[in-house]
Amino acid sequence: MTVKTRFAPSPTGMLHIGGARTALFSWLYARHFGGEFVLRIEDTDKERSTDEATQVILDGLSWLGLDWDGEPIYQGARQDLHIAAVKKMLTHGKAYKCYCSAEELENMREKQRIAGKNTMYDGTCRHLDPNDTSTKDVPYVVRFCSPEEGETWVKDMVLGDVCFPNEEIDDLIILRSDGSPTYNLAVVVDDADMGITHVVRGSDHLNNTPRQIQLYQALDLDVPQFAHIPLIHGADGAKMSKRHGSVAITEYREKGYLPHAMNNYLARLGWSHGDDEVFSRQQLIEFFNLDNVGKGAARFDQDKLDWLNAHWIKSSDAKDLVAEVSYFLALDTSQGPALVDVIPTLQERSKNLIELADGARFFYVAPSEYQEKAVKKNFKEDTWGLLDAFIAKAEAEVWSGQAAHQWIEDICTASGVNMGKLAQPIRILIAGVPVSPPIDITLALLGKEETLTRLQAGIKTLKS
RNA sequence: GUCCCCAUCGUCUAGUCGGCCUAGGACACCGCCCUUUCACGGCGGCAACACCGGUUCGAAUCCGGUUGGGGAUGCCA
Repeated sequence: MTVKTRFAPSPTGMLHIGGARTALFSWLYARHFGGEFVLRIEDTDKERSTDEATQVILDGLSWLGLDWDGEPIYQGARQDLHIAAVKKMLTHGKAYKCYCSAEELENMREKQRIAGKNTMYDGTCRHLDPNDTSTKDVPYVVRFCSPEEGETWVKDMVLGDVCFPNEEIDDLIILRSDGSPTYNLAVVVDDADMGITHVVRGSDHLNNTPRQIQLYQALDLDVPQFAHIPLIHGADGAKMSKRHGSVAITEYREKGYLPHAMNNYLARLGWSHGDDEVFSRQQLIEFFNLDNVGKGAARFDQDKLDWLNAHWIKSSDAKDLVAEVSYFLALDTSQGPALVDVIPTLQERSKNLIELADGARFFYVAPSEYQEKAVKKNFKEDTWGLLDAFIAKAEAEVWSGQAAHQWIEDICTASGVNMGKLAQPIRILIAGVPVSPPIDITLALLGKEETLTRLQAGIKTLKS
């Protein structure tokens, strides 16, 4: 049997970290077995679904490289199928019309709460005579006839076997009074119809599962394998949801994260492969399985994500970073050194692409001001003489980064001071701040002309 | 309230049918080294089996209970 998984988000909120990880696990499972991974947008809640949220789902998954097979499927377009299933159950006596109003239901629940009982539908309409015409003009919903006795077992690939007493499960609504199908019915019909073999989803769906299993059985459909993966909690320990503490996954792209760093981080949140922390995309696909997914919820840890991002930035080919960096740089770089040459000097000192772009900026824009604190610390009485000596050397000799480094060393040695006494002032004058890649590399990239121009302009400014 | 799930360092986790665990790795944190800056890197340190019973020669690993956390309880998905 070929594995077929799906990711079925509802576009009622932004796709966040938790949803992205569910998608990743589902995708990895399918790819690991060479199966299929499909995307199904569950837009049956027309009130809350938005095109914007749908777009974030599509963009987010694309950004992460979680490619889905075929076109995305919109659940709303499959209503006929769902309604047909409801009709079938109705005619087979596996569902019934319920005329209870929202108020009646609320009163019923209130009483149950006070009595300390499980709040569930009491089955008032379950035994009504279907031929009774007195209810003809009253709006109704359709409820599923849930078994009243026995138990329903969920065989979960992550959690193991979980038992639900049937008496705890009430008759759920499968068709709303406006004639639209509800979630539990739609998922079952769609998963079965699409041939989904493994349903990988968040464990917040575990409680729905016994109901869905009953629905599969009532419709005489094959029950898929289930894998409920633990939720991701926010820093406060509570569920991270579209309504609580979540950040749209696309935000991470704007914050300078690499999609693969994101995948690597998300994969390790709940899943492990021995002591390994760093995985390439291929390794993820090769090693991933549901057996090594833990049962406990995990917390989102920004520091570790940052560390992985830094790691993958360091490990990237500079040419693969050019487009992204230039996006964050938002500058015309044609007059300065090639970005592809600048990037390698910054890779090991950037934990995200914004930092990298910020570090590259001075190569293209001369400083308009000099960090006060740095100037105060690095410019002393003898600094001017050292700088003059350096400029004189630069004007007289053949320029190269290596040569410049040598001049600095020679000048400092001759004056009996360490290299920082001259290298730091130069850095501040050309970059505006006391931080840059190694001085020889920086100067080589910046070039003789630009370096001397900035040095002289800076000296003039600081002396006045 | 009721049902369901979970429980190893601050965080992510290793621990696969009990002994090799005086509990390993990673992030973070703290030292030291490297170093012209910022970083990278290297070395070292701090730090956990929630609690109580039981089974066993032996339990982080099995069983029961307690506590704690989470999820669900919708004509949302």
